[in-house]
Amino acid sequence: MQTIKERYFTDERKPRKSIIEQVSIDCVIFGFHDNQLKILLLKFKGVDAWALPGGFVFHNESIEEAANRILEDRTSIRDIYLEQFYVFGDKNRQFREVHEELMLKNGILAEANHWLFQRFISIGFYALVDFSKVTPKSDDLSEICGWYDIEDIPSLAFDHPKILQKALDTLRSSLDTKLVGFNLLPETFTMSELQSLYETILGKKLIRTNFQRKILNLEILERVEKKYSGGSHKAPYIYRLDAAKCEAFLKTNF
Amino acid sequence: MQTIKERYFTDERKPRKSIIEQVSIDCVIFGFHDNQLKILLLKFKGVDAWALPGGFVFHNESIEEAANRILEDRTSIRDIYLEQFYVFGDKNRQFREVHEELMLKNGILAEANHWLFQRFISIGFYALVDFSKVTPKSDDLSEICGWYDIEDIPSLAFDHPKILQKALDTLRSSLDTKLVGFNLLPETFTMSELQSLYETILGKKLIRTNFQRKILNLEILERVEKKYSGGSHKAPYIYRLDAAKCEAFLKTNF
DNA sequence: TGATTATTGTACCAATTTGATACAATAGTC
DNA sequence: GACTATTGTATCAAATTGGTACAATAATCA
Repeated sequence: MQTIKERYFTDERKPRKSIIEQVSIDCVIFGFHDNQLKILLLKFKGVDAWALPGGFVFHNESIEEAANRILEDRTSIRDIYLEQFYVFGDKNRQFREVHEELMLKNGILAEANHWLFQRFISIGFYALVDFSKVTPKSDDLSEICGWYDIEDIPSLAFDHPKILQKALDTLRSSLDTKLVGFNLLPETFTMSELQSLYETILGKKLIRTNFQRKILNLEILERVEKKYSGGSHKAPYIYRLDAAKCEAFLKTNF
Repeated sequence: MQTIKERYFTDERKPRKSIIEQVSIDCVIFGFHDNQLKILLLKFKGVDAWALPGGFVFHNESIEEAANRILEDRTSIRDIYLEQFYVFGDKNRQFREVHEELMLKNGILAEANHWLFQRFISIGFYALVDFSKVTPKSDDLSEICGWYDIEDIPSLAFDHPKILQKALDTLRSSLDTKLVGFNLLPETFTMSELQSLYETILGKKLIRTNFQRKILNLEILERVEKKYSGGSHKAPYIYRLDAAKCEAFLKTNF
């Protein structure tokens, strides 16, 4: 198989025929661990810059297929539902310097008009994954592919800070309407884990008892068993999303 | 100035250097008149097909600038706020037959691999305008540029029915959160005009008294005077959006 | 001129939802 | 067995929403 490096940096004036020019896709992948919201970032080889997993669209694939393929190419994460959230189309959206440095560090001397130096329109996709279910792997362009705490993000290249911010805004506003938060948790979870997730995403404290009432009233959860934490207090119930009820809920409410 | 026909149909295998390949923009423009929600459509010359005003992005403009320029090029409507709502990126999103017929009727014999026959990714933008404030004019490709009742749309070319539907969904869901409905009305309006607008967009009846209470409680309206309709009943008040209050509302609530 | 009619503005009550507090029931520790 | 921290649920007040009632017009018409 062709490496990412071969695919993107090959010193041609045009991208490979199979790629749509001047359109890119960037993926914001959210995870949740240790009561912290995380995002998945790649660190470029030899350069002190991190970036969202991104890539380009082939002629023979939809943008949704492209987003999935790109995510797998670059992080080896596959089969997750990605949703588009915004298009970043500033006229000066080009990143010659970063790409030049990056190619140099990868042993490639770019022509002055390499196709990667063009202005790009980037379609942002985001996804929420169960942190414990995926094991991201870096590709041949990157030396790290890992989770970073949303409160403590390393310096991002390109306009990726802006893309991340917009993804966060989208996540916040679709938390209630799309039951999107549950995707960040393991299959089973306690109510306080769920609450802590909501609090982290919304960036504010919620009143425990009211949160519990609200969630239980949605009637989408199934109570499984008790969880003995070892702590000196009452054991919480463990819950699981009831797929059928959940589907019914989404159907009737939206 | 270059006509749209020259710009798009000129028989070259590549689009003019100034255009980004395989990316288009389509605009869904909503208006409100006679208690009906309308959208702005173009009818192609000599072909029984209507379409949303659309076009392509120049290298030296942002997609927002492009959307505005395209709208003005094709309908002569200018200076309105367009917002992106979705990207249509199916892999088979290409429309050879329609384009061929269209070009034929415009006296152009297209090469087999004309650039317009490629697969396109289209970015959807939408806007709401005060029906009375704009006078759409058709361009050189179209013989009609006019308003069509949302309940009675002529046969749309391409995948424009899908784009329209998605725009409608977006409009519905952002009606309350963004006070977006007021853009469809003249500067001053009565409460029943506003209610009828909401009812049309949401596709359901609302209870008059509760609607009135809800809107007045937003505290974004200013009561101007009375409107004597000539009808044999109490005259309604005329309202106007209070820009300052409105801004304050949006700031504190979202 | 006064009854009639349609529509509008507002008050009001009941039902529901939300905010906030209280408290009983644990599962441990000491 | 007292003590502690946490969880599940009940409860009450406050705010919001659904729905009805009614008074106040601005005409028309007898």
